[in-house]
Amino acid sequence: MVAQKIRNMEEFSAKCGVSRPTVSKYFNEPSSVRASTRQKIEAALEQYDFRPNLYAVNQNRRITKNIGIVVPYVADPFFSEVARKLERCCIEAGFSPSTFSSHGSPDHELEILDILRSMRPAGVLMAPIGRDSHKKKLEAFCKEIPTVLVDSNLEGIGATFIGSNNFQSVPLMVEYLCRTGEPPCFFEMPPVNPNANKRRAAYTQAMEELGHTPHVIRVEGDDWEFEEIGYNGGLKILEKNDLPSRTILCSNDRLAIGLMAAAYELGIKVGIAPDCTLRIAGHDDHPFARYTCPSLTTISQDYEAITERSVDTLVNLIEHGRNKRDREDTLYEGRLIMRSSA
Amino acid sequence: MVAQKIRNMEEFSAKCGVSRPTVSKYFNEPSSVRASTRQKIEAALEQYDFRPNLYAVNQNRRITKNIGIVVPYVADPFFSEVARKLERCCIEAGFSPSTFSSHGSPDHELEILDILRSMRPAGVLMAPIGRDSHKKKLEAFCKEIPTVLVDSNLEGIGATFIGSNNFQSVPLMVEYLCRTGEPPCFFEMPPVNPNANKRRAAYTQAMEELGHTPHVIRVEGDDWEFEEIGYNGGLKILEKNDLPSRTILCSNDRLAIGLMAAAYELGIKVGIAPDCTLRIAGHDDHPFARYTCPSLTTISQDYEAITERSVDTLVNLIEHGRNKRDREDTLYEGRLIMRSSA
DNA sequence: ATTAATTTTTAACGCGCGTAAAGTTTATTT
DNA sequence: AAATAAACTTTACGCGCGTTAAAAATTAAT
Repeated sequence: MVAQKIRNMEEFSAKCGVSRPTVSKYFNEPSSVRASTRQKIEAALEQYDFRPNLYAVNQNRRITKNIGIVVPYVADPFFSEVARKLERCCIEAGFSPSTFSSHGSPDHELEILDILRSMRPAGVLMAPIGRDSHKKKLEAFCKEIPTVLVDSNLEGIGATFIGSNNFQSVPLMVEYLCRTGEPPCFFEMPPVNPNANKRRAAYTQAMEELGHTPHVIRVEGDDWEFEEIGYNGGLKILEKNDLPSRTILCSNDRLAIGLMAAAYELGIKVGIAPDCTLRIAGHDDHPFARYTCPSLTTISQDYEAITERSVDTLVNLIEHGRNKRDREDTLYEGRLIMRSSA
Repeated sequence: MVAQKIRNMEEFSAKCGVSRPTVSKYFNEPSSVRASTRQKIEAALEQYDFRPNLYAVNQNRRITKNIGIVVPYVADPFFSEVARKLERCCIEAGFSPSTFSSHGSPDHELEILDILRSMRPAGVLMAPIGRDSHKKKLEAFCKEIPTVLVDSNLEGIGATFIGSNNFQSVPLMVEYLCRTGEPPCFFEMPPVNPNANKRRAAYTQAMEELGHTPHVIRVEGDDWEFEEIGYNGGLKILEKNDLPSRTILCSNDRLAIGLMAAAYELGIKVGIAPDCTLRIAGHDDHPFARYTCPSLTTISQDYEAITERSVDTLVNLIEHGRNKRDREDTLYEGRLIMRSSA
């Protein structure tokens, strides 16, 4: 690597012995230039490390190579994992991802849309907050920029939706819990997104099909501190001691983690061991679900498949345009992860 | 809001009844134009929502308003919290943060530096991976772009370092543990960054000053799956049952969470209750430490202070240039969080 | 060797905005 | 009211690159 700094593509192309437009073509798509000139350029690249000015490139390209990634709350390990995997897929597909977290606030979600607009991304992967999202503005955004919804579906918004099938995963869990003990009640908080609603509905349906009466317990809370909500709500319902069932299926793992903490504090032993008086199950296979005490029985979402498929779909959309007719949503099935809490 | 689309600042300035250079000045610093013209512009802004083209702006400004944020592993809730707070501070200070995660890989950390370079940021807030970071390249980067190191210090690299004082926090915990029971042994994994080394050293020193013999237990593992490392290592050492102490101070909370899971699985009761045979303490006050079973006694780092101070320092550096002489690192003190695990 | 097809070069324009210089208007001071 | 300062307008250039069209060079095919 030579010390001399290259200021711009003009200078660099001189070092290559190739004209600037050709070098420009190369950076757009290396395979679009003849092998011999590609070699010249790459040889120079070894010597002078030059990178085209990001801003100049993006200003002039019709569409950029940027992909926006929006998750509702990056401090939630589920979403930080999702974001991480999405990023990786984007890079592999030759795009530059930029990740944003709505921090659980619909207003912030809107602000992110504005930031995204100013980035003129080729496409957006969006896990919307859900419940409180400003639907109309979101819809307008999706019409402007190719957007794939991930994890949480908003009917009719975005080009497609890719997530998991709550109507498969929840019954799977309900059946398991019924087969191995008392039929579960359902522990939830005010739903933050459609998944929460679907899970409750799927629970109710599954219970009825098995000939049991569904019981839904809802506790208060309206932010993204799910553990806290599960804990405080858990303390209340466990202290009253009039649970409809000693098996509790939680709407998600974080809620379950809070509930388990409450049970522990009240001296209630959780698990499937003989001396336990409460079974708790979750949903999502949160990265820490393996390390709760007891380890959490839950449903594992197929992260890998969801994220890969999302990026694939978006890239297709970007490169071949949208097929208006087929907003065929993809739903992946969850796997039952049997551990020791239920 | 009027339907008509504004294409560029020229068009927009016409709508304002103000010249383009003045509008440009306004977007740079609203207070730099007369109140009356500011009103004109803002009135037009209400009607036509126009935003200057991001790429054109950044291409032409001497320095951008971007700040790069780099954390070693965003799926680690500690760092996702840190990233979140850093972002917020940057925005409040009028900058545009972009967050990157090294995903625990030094090579990826280097790639991020390249991406950052091409963004020409005004400054960078960096929590380096530590142990395996390519120090020389990092150093070169810091000389190019004003960089403040956060959380994990690399001697002599960056403009300043801001983090917590392990030599205050660890002794605080050691003293507490000694006062309330058996002196602790120290549970660690191969150190991923200087903090880990400092914590061990601080532990040893504190124990000796109190007249006790320090015992360090190191378990294997070299990635960022700390819970798994704590769990697997924990199973091994707990099964052998020749612990130097029934009180274990862990190098960090995630390790402690893994260790607690191992103890639970082996039927070892953890906590300060009379029937418990093992005490476990952590360090960092991980967002979930409150919800472990039992809840985790730990050291709380002053996130808020660290992040605010980091951004303040960087903004100062950006606006007033660097004072070469005073690389005066800032260390915040940790607070002892007494819960029920130790 | 001639022709056709492909690739590269040359030359030039435009993207949207920052910025600077010179001249003009507006506000402030005495 | 005149003098001065401050803010604004006009004009113009440049940033670094994408992109295009026409001309030139290279390669492949006949």
